[in-house]
Amino acid sequence: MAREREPGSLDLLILHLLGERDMYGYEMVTELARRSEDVFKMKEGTLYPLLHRLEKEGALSAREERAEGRTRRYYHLTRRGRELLRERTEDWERYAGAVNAVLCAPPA
Amino acid sequence: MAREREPGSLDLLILHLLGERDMYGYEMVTELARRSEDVFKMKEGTLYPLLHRLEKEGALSAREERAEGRTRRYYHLTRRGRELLRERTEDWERYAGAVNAVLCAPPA
DNA sequence: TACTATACATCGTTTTTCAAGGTATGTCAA
DNA sequence: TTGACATACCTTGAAAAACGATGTATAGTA
Repeated sequence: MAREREPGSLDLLILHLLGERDMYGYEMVTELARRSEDVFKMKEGTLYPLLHRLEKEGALSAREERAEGRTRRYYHLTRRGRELLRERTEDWERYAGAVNAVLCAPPA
Repeated sequence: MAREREPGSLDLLILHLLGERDMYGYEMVTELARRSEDVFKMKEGTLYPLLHRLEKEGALSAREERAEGRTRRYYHLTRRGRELLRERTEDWERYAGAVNAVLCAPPA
């Protein structure tokens, strides 16, 4: 139905983080948990395929970097990614608004 | 991750409607569209299996009724359904709150 | 040395939802 | 009366999202 919302509720979260600054996968997981007070405990089996898909779609670019003895894959939001972020944000607002409209609407 | 939200976001809408009064399937589709101003255009391929599942889970009971020359299948929220509605409502609030926390949180 | 945290990844399964199609009745206009 | 449209129910097969499980490897710490 509102096919614009569901298959991207997690995309929105990731895109939003990357809209603030470049991050690597593991960092996103911990940052989402921190901000949501552990409501979002994104699994790696969810995150990495998601990042790869967004990269393939041209929304993200990636670079490898060695830091603190570890190799990290930093993701960066492309111009296209910023557009997608805007869309996903609007989708979310539309969806959340519609749910609340249903929950609060006066019965017909 | 937030496995409590997704696989029941539509359940919440349906349970909520039935929390107000008994309704039949087709009516739910139109009522959701009305309240959400067409954000929710639930497909019958989505709705009916959903209703059947909730009935099998004991959240709904059903009765057939003839009205206006048509046979309608009215659904009613059971006690168990009311519990489920409460849970789903809390899940939604928790989820929506977490999304907004991520979107508004100050960067680490 | 062993455990934990960090950091990446893949694979198979489950679940939700959709698109498409099917059946049947009532209403209304051409 | 014929056709179109709304109402009202249903099923099936396919796609996609997310998860759980699992694997690899390194760094730090007890």
